[in-house]
Amino acid sequence: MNVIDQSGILGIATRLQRLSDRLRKDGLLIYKDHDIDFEPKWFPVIYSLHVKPLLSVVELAHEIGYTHPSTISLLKELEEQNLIRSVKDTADERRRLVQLTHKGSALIERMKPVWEIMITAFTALVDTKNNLMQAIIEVEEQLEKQSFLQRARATADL
Amino acid sequence: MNVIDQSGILGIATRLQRLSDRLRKDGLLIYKDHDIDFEPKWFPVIYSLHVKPLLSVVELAHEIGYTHPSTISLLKELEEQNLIRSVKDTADERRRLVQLTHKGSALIERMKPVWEIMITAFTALVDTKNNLMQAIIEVEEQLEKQSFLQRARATADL
DNA sequence: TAAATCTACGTAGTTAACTACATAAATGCA
DNA sequence: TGCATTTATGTAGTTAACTACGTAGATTTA
Repeated sequence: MNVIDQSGILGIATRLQRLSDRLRKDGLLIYKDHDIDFEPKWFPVIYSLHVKPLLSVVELAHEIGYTHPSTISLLKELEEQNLIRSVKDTADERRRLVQLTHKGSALIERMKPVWEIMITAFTALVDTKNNLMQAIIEVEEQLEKQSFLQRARATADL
Repeated sequence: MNVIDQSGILGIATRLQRLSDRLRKDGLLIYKDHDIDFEPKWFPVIYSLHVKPLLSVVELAHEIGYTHPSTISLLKELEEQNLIRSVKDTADERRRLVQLTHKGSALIERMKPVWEIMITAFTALVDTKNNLMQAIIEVEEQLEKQSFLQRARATADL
């Protein structure tokens, strides 16, 4: 695992994916330590609904930064867990409005101190010379200015 | 897409995955610009075999930093493209040794100048205040010292 | 040297995201 | 007001990685 890292174009995503897998697995265990049955991937949805109690599917998708089909499948799982429920928007029949159940709200209260712990641990983890979150944001900004393709074409034209 | 970013524990992987998807898609087009039919995900395998011409499946997997099943599926595709071929190791019948075909080697020569272009473009892209590659390496180092789980437990015990 | 263990490879099935497409309701406009 | 367009949701299928498990050959050890 050395040859590629030097040229480095690929493999970042795989590494980040693994990193995230590890964090998710540990996240699950941290919840377990506190007798909570909760999958880390549900966090964005649950947290969004905690802050904004009534959202449509697409609003929620936008809020958590996923596509709507991904969001729908998360919602399906959360509905099975009785953590959320949904109702038709009477003003716009296409829209399905999602909200926390009582069980969902109660769970959040139990999770809050655990979130504090996770945030502390996570912050320490990424608090290195080059900040991972910042780095991603910066690269996204760079890409917005000019895509990889455009950059390559510009380079080729030199 | 704001609520979550602040607490930020999750979502990094998704963002990196998308980033990588974009790079891969653009990568494909950059090759196309130069009349080359090559999928960016094949790069690690091909490049490794360019540098180390004869490798077993597991050696190769280790070289590119993937699991061996992932590697096998890449090899299957590359074999279909006639870019690589494999032979049994006569000394150890379990091992399958992989190498570039003539077509594979020839393609590499055509790709080399394109790689130069990509490396230049990519380097510019990630050359921001917080270096993405470095950030990932640093977090991996942090995790090696102490896992997320251990950190959370230590935090909880305070 | 036979049995137990280890190693290499392969297959099957899972996961968590995605894109593409379909349908129904709402909106805009001629 | 009726048709065209847009928007919201849902479904199906894809992708690129993974883990778990099985088998066959090689190695170690009692």
